[in-house]
Amino acid sequence: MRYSHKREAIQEIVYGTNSHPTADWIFQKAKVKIPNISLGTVYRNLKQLDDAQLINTIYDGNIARYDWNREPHDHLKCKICGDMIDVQLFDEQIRNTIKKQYKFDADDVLMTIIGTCNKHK
Amino acid sequence: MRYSHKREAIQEIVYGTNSHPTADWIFQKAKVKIPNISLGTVYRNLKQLDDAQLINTIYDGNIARYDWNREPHDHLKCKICGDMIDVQLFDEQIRNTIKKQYKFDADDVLMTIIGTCNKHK
DNA sequence: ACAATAATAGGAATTATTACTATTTATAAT
DNA sequence: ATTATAAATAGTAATAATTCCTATTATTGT
Repeated sequence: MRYSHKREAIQEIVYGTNSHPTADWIFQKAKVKIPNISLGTVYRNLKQLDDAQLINTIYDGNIARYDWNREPHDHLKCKICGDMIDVQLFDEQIRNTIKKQYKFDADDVLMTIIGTCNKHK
Repeated sequence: MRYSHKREAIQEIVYGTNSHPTADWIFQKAKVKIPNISLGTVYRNLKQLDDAQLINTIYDGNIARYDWNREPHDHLKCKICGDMIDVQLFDEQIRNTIKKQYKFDADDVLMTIIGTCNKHK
């Protein structure tokens, strides 16, 4: 993967937030620094960064979000404000036990808890 | 919710498979019995059936799938053939413990294990 | 500096889904 | 049974997220 100024900027944006941003959010941020960047470039580079295991893609309903956090972890999703909060629900050992429990060669465990966060009470 | 012949047919299709079908798959099946049914009708009725808690909507990457199984359960997702297989990973008690573990008013726990199913070895 | 080729902008195309509107249909009241 | 009502529908347009395409630009090995 050849160096690119724009890919570096996109990676910095993802690494600079805990908000699990969407492609469009990243595009808006990127435009501030690089006015002529295009949305296609954002999508292409996010895919490359994911392929290179530098970021994670997570699916929230039917839109993609991007996460710098490559450690195994889970998400709390607030159904009111839409925020996604990182949590560590299981340690690695329990995670591996889950993987071995079925005749299934498991790579990853994706868990999301849907509910209401403490901003709304 | 007023009776409708088409909604009944759509519900029967979802209840008749374990394949977690997409809206388009359901539409194709429905057309065999009701040739003039439209895709909008399929989507509208799937939404109504979900609202009435007669079916579940699950998100697989960025497409919606529909599931007759309303019991709490999890999914194994095969990254090769795309199949989704129902599994019961935690009993209700453990599920509730997870919900109480964080300051978060939790409604639902969504878990998917990504990997390779036993058709590919 | 130059050649090879990856990366890009800008826009078209695609896919999944929702919205709109005139018509049809289920059903409740007469 | 006939009629009035509002929900359901077909068909199509619109939208949103994402991918694809092509001529141009930028990075990097020589």
